[in-house]
Amino acid sequence: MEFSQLRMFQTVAEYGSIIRAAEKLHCVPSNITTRIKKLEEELGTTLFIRQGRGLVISPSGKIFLEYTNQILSLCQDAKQAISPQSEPSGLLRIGAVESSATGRLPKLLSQYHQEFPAVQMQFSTDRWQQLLDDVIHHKLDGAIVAVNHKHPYLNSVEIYQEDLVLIAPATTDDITHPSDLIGKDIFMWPEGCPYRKTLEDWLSEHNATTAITSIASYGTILGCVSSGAGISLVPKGMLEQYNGAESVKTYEFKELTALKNYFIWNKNTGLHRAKEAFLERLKASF
Amino acid sequence: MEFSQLRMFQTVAEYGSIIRAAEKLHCVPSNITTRIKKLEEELGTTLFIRQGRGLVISPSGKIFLEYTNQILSLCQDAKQAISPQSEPSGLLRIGAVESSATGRLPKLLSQYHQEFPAVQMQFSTDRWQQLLDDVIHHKLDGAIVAVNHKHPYLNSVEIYQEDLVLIAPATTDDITHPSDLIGKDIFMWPEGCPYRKTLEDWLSEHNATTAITSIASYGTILGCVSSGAGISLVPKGMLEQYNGAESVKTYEFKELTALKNYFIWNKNTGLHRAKEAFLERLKASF
DNA sequence: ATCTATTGCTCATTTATAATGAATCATTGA
DNA sequence: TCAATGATTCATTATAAATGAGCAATAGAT
Repeated sequence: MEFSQLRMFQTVAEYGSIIRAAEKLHCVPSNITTRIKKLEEELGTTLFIRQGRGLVISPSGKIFLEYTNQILSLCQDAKQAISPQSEPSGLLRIGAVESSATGRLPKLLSQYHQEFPAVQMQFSTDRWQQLLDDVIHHKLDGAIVAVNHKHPYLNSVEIYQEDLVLIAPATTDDITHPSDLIGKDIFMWPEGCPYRKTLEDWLSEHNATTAITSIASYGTILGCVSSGAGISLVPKGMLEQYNGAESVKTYEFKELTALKNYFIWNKNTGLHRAKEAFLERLKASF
Repeated sequence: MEFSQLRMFQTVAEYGSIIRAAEKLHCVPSNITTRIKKLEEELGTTLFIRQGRGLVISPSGKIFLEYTNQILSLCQDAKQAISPQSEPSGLLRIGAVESSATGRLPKLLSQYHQEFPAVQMQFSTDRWQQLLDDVIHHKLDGAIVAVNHKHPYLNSVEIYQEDLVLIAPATTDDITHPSDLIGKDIFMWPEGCPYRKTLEDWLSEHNATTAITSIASYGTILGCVSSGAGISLVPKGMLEQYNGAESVKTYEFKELTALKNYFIWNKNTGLHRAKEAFLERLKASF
């Protein structure tokens, strides 16, 4: 059973004549005769009643025609759905690092969902290493990360700069220099976190080496700092979101601010209308 | 775009591998490669992402896969729907002469509809000549008529005998012989009606020729008789249905009773499950 | 870093299927 | 009864699918 046969069947049923159908389909009548007979043989049913010199659709044919119309119409829809000029649709899987997820992203997501209801969005957070891997292996359609990792399969664009602030308990003496951190407890995300790297680099540049405790949770880090246990470097947006923000002191250092965030996607992915639209809205929102 | 291509696409998408799909489909991988590429070319989209030695479905492919699953599933349904072992479904167009329609038929129709909700029944009444013609030309799937017309395209089975009664106004003198009708006004359906023929034959056998007024409506005929205007010969079931029945006298003559009714259908029609089932129920109901 | 097994792709060839056109058969309407 | 119409059959040609061998790329192991 092939589409061409269904199209022939449909046309013959419509015109009630093989000759007319042949004209319409730009082929010779004998061809249609043969292929419809093959179809009938395969289905084990007679699709048309040959009575006299004419040809009328049979009861089975009538039932089959309903399905045929539906099937051929679905084919049209399928072609339309993936054509470049049609609206974004389908599945869109976006990942982001924790710090990005808490800022302006929620508003963007709901706005996007409203604009493209045909797109089913799946949003998740993870560590940037995992996000990169997932994008490379097409498990995600795109991700927001704070690193500009070069990879032959990855495209990336800068989307915004994340402001970082050093936070300390209100009871701590003012911090004016990296050396002020020596001997203090410092809480950061585990090895690999770009913010941690930024802080580590800043400290080592000023020969202020000190141990860092790893905590893979912004909530816990902020809780530790506000309860007086130690110091951390966190995104400004993250801090604003935290409802214990007034109980910590914040410090901004030129060398510590402005970490760039990127949207990354796999360059081997064919046209992805939903992702393109998302990236557009993402760029526009900053 | 052909079904075989969609099946290949679906299988490759399922296994994420051309080699596995080739095993499943009992063909060689290069064949699948080529035909999927042809499909992609026709659709103007890339269906799979070729990255490394593997193969992952693309965003467009994901959308297209949804449609493909639906289409192939519909094909299964279509084949199933017309297979002989499936339940009757589709359209069933039954015709009947007026006299049959008023009797036990309504109960049968509702019973049938309840038993086979997948069948869309279209019931109509017409004159028997038209019914025959409609069945011959496949405009009806079957009909109930009071004549056993022989025709190379028609099959027929006797389903029941219709009892006929002569009816006259209550004010008329009793009718004991055909000659009693001479000079009376007689109302019958127009030329061609088998009941009229029966009456005409009966009258001419007894040399009681008399004019007959044609009225193509049982309601009107019964109305005329009960209001005292004349005499008629009608099916018993028809009279029972009429709510003015008590205001007419009825007479039964051996020669006038028992007109056979037949179910007819076109013998060139292929297997029609819905019609077969209807005929079965029809036979059983008498 | 190099090797190897795996995987998909290309291409020439074979095979199968579809399309064609002339001839035939059946039927309707003149 | 005959001419016109429409479907079908059949031999032939054209097209498309399937095959199998060789190639290119790459992920994972050594």
